[in-house]
Amino acid sequence: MPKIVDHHKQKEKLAEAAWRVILREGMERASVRNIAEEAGLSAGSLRHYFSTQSELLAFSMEMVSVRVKERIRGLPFTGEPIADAQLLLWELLPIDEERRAEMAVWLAFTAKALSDPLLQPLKDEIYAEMKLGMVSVIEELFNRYHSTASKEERALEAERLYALLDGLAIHSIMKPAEVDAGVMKSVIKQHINSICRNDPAAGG
Amino acid sequence: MPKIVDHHKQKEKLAEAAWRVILREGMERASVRNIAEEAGLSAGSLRHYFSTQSELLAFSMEMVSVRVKERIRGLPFTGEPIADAQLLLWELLPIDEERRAEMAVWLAFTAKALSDPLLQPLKDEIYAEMKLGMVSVIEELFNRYHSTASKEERALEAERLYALLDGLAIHSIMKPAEVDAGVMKSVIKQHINSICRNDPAAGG
DNA sequence: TTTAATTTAGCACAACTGTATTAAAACATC
DNA sequence: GATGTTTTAATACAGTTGTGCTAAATTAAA
Repeated sequence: MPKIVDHHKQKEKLAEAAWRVILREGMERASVRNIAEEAGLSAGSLRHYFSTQSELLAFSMEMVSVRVKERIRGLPFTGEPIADAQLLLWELLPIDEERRAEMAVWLAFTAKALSDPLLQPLKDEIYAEMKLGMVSVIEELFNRYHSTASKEERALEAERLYALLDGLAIHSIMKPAEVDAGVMKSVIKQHINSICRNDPAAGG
Repeated sequence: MPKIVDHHKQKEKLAEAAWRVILREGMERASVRNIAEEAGLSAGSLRHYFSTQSELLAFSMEMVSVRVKERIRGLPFTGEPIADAQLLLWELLPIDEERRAEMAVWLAFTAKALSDPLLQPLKDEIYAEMKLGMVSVIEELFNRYHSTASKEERALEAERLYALLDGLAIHSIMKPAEVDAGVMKSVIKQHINSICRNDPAAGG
């Protein structure tokens, strides 16, 4: 009896429209009407899928993280700590236009999450997941190249790596010409190299 | 003849009110009316000092950078590279409540600058100044502890240090409990130590 | 074709936005 | 105290915001 429309597909379409608006005009222009128009729908239709603006934005933010996680799951990890670390870290940096856009949108969401209670849980969740990822990267590297390191030193190194990663990403968003893919990759290589300095074969 | 009101003092008062609103309710609530009310003025009076909202925000953003620069100028530098580096880097991190608030406001401005043309020049200017600061820190450290490093390596190290600094600051704003002053200081020490690893006396 | 469920469009509403204009209030000089 | 300039306050306006509600369009099943 009903008109069949893939509910979830429509929500994804709206979330992607939200990304484009945020990317092009900033978060303050991400109104219900603007996003609906970007998606080619009326504001009334949008409201049929998301009853509030916050719901839409939360879904849109979550979709970014889901996409990134899917890509990470598909990475061809080898088991070699340094190669795997580079593979993961590069995936988390804005090294091409698609990832640049993604990261810019993510940044806008994160900034909004600082004052929007509805976005905070997801922000915290992602922070925790990222931190876990960094911890496991450091564990892999240290177990192979720096096994004498203490537990505290490893925790510190994980936070250092995570901060470096986010700092690089933000700088690349702010100054794409100065901090391009080459610079970011070099810095990451340098960092991994300096962590694994006990092994002369490390880095490259 | 005229009522004498310190024009500049009033502008500073409004800029500080803007900080408080942004900190408490986020950038999207930083309307002319809200800021005026926070400062205890009417919106009409505010407009007498800033004819547009962008002007007010730009001034408010600039005031953050001026304050930070003033504090840096007043730092008791000693001439010893490691001590001076720590002194400068800690000053640029949100290590206490005042600096935390300042950094949160700065972050909000930076995020807005990505889509607001009026704020971009200042954002770029500060980025360049910070980068220069990082370059000079690295130069000092390398000239003393790692003088064999190439020009390229030094440039890379400057970007690495800057990214680490901003990443730490953002993480501390996002998760104050996890990334507190102690963690930030330890990470910075660890980083300086790893840069100056040629000298056994380095770090501490 | 009729029926019924679902999606869509459009308008209404109150609140808020930036900006402009205008009149009142405040006060240093004469 | 009167004068004249600056600061302040208040209002107006057009546009946008989020959200609620209603009616029309669409379409699978009977």
